Amino acid sequence: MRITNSMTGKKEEFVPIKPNEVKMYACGITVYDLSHIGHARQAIVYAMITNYLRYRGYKVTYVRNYTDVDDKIIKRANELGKDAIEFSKEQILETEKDMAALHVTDADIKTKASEYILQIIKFVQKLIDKGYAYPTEKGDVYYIVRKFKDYGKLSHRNVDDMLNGVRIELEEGKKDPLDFALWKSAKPGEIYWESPWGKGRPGWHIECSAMALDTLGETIDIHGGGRDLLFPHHENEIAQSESLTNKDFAHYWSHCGLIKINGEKMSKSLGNSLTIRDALKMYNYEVIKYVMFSKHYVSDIDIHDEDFKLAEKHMYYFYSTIKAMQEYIDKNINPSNKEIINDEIVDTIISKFIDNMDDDFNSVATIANLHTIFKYINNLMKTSKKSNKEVTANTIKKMFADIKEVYGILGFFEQDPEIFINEMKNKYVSKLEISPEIIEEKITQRNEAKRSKDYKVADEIREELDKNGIILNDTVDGTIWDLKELY
RNA sequence: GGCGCCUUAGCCAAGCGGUAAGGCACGAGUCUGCAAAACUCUGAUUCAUCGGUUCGAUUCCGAUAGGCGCCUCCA
Repeated sequence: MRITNSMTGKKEEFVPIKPNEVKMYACGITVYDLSHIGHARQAIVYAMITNYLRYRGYKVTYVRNYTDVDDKIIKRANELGKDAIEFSKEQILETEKDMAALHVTDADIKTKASEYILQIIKFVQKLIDKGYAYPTEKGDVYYIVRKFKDYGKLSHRNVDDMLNGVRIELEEGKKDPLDFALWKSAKPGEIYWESPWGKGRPGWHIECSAMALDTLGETIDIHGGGRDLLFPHHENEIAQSESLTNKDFAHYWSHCGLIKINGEKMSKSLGNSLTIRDALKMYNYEVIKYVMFSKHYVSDIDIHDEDFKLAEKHMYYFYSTIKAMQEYIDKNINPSNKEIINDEIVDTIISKFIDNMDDDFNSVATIANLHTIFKYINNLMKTSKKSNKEVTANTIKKMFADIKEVYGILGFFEQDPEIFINEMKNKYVSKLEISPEIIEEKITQRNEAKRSKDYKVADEIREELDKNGIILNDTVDGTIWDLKELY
């Protein structure tokens, strides 16, 4: 199995510390507001990686944190006249709701910075004792970046270059502009904890180092997060952790690409940040996952409205096919007949999935194969003659079991096809000027016209519906209507 | 100023040393009263450009052009 390691910038063979065990830490969310789809992507990606590693037989311990003490949180809480911790508790609950609605695999251990204050204080104290940090008179504690020889090894920059062209205002008591805060003294009205350096709260970077150390130990296998955290957050985590333990903090640094919306970086000021909640109001959770997995997780992804639309069409196609498969199986299955078709596509659903996913979790290639598989199945159902329908039904049954087994890792096909299809139809039909009742009525009229061979009237009715966004499908079982938008 | 990334058909997007997956759009066809859906067929002598390494490069190295990110909080 191979995985991209940001430390080297290359795909590397994945070798866990202990055979068959994986310790993974992924930086979670600072909960000062509703979570957006960038957070969703990161959660979806590391959930997928967890699912896949487990499928491949690894015992995975997956840790995610919530940063619930932070400047932004304090600011928002003050604006709302709330206690900072109360506020972040509420926000965490909201985020958990969103993640549950997205059906992402939960982390095994979810930590909160506010519950790790003691460990953090101990960590900071040890760094001071080892000469890697110093407290100021004001009660802040800074990490001495220049003391850590390997500083910059993750983000590939050297300490002297960092000062170039950067204007960093020197905080009171800070000895070197490069130094970063491990502990911040409390300003009046801010939440605080007692510490050897006075009242204060932890800096952002130290939280993750302390929580990872406590939950997973000194060296972890995979450390993940959004690419925007690579510098300075992860660089600083490395410095803190490795200067404390003298061991590698993580063997593989994994960074998930960032999301842009319609060509623009998501940001509050542009007002284009799409919350998970809003996305879910518009699109089914599997549609959202499909969008995320249609591009490799390492790359940035620029999501346009059309991408959601397209993903929706694909999911609709998959679920429609699944529904057809189930009907076909119900009609033609014969339990005493075990014969199935053996060929490349039927036999390699699982092995191809594994080949693709072993290569740095290439979800895009697995989706390409999924299209090939579904096309094959549709073709099979269409072309199978009376004599081999049993064999076809057995084959489809086997294929569907394989599809469910592996594509479930990406979170696909968890829903009942009937329900999925109806939800999708209802969503679009409610946007139209025409109601299902009227549509049915028109269909009845058209069928009457068809019966009397009055094709002119029949075609007029169909065209009228077409203008209203409804397409008709004359099948052997009668006329079915569907939404133009979904094709 | 420093560091790093990207450039594959009209569009989206895999592949990353052995001769270009998949999807959308387009076009043709099977089916159909006509359609739709589904399916079939069709598209890059070529992977920004120019050099180099190699028996062989989209894949490795160098240069050039264009685009982007980070160096401040950020998934």
